Amino acid sequence: MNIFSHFSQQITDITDTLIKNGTITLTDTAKPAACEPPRDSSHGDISTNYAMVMAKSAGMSPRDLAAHLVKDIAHLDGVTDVNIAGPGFINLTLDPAIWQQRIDDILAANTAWGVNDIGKGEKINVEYVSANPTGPLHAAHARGAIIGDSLANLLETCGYDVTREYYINDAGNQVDVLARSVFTRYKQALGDSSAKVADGQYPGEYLIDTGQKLAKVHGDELLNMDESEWLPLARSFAIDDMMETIKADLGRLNIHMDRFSSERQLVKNGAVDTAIGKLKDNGLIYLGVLEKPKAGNADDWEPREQLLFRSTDFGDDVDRAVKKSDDTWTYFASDIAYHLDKLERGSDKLINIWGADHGGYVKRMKSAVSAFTGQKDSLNIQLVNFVKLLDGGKQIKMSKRAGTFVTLSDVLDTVGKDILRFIMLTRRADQTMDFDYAEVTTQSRENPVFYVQYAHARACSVLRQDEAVKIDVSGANLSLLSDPTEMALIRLLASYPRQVEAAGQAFEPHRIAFYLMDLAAAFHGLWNKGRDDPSLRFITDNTALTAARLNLVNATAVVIRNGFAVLGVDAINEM
RNA sequence: GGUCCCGUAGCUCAGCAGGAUAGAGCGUCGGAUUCCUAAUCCGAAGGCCACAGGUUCGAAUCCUGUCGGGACCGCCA
Repeated sequence: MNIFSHFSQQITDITDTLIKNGTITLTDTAKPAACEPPRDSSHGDISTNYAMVMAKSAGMSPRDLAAHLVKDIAHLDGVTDVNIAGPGFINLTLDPAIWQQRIDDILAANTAWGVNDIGKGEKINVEYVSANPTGPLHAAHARGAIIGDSLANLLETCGYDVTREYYINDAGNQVDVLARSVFTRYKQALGDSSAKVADGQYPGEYLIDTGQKLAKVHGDELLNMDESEWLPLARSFAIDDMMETIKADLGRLNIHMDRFSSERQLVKNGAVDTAIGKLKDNGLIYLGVLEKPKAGNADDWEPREQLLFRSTDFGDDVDRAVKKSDDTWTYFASDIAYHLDKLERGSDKLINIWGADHGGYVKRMKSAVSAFTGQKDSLNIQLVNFVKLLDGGKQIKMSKRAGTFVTLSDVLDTVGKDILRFIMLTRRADQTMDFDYAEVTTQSRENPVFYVQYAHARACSVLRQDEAVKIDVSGANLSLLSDPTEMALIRLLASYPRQVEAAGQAFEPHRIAFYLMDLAAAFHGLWNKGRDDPSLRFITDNTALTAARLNLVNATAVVIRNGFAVLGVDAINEM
């Protein structure tokens, strides 16, 4: 049971009744009210703003209105006290048993504690990573990958039917460059020492391996072909090889996509023609001339009539080109087709995780999706800001040209999946972030991953004790958990479903990471109180009390594991 | 020139579908170790929530403008 939504429902019922019997008359639909934990625990267990929210349309002062509500709220099951405070807050104090019983709920639900159904089975497509198949994933990809994957986990927990998807940009010029670069390495592999990586080709050494594989599979037969023949061969070989590497790296991050969509496939299927045709049928495609961009680096700009999408109809700043001068589709055009494809495969909602450097594309993409769905918010784009890599406060310089970029695989070798995943979620997505190797691998309070892991390991350590293992904890008398520090921990545990719901609604998995840090702090706090005051230790010579406390410890471990699961982090039982 | 993001304690950041006295960690200062993991905990000090207006019972949160930092702005992907 989610205590907050439970009482929210009860109070809503009360207001409905008061409206029905004429005690309250609303002239207007009131804004949604909330039941929340009060900021100050001395105000009680639940604080609600029902009266303040309804006051205006009821034509009453908040406090007068509250007085009506309070009469009925006082009779609700589990409510021991209710009062009106400040400008019109209604504060409820609950029977401690209401909280204590949640421990049974948590243990019974186990991995399902926190699961809700706000998604109502709606189909939602989360597209993330989608790195170009021209090289291995590098460190900069990690954050978007992790945020996307954790968001997908979170939405599943919230009852959405989630598709995890990767869009492969395997059309266009860059994969031809990849093909030529691999061809050079292929010639080298066959002993042609005169073959040199040309200007503009990808110099990365990772392609040496791909060239050798190509030589192994095809021998020297590509050498006798025209470029028009060998290029497609080398291209698809290289793309497949890169995608294998990328999938392997994602696997190390515990990311498993449901689907990889190929841009080339879409173009080949004529999906782009179809999609643009649809827009054209709606009068949204026309021949026009764009103004010169004002960026300053467009010296070679020439006004030219071209095929444009009327994205300004949907809030974009200018209309956008869908065809290039060589008569092929622009990237945007195939992206339009791709998003239509996602919609046609049955997704009600689309989420894209993009790097902050793609911010300028948000409006046009949303415009295109709106053009298809007729709705404004079918596409949600989460921009993920940059990560600065440091080691002991010193920035690690990365340059693609110099070949000194840090691969995702390198980072995983250094810090491991769990640290990387958790740390990437300790900041809001739109904030830039420093990722310091030295800092994230220290085992101290400053390192949040360690701190939460330690709380879990400590809990496990208690449950492992001989005295603990011996005790039958089923049916323990939870009312014995009455110390304020214990109650504070229980309240946190009980509020986990509410946290998941809020995070899911906001599409913000980082909230779970912050919640876990709070939870760990509450647990460590209780633990240390037991150091000072032996009567508060989990294992005591009172069997009934110990049984109750062991359930509390176990529930804490369950919630940490569930939170970790959303973040894709494995809990550690012993450190 | 335009669009988007950011500006909260000395530092790093939460909080933002408006709610009561604005929170946490680090750092500083002062404490706790015969005890289930002290890799931890407790306490103190520290704030014109960038600035100025507006919206209302109420604004860090919403709106407008200003200043400061960042990203982006072509048929690249």
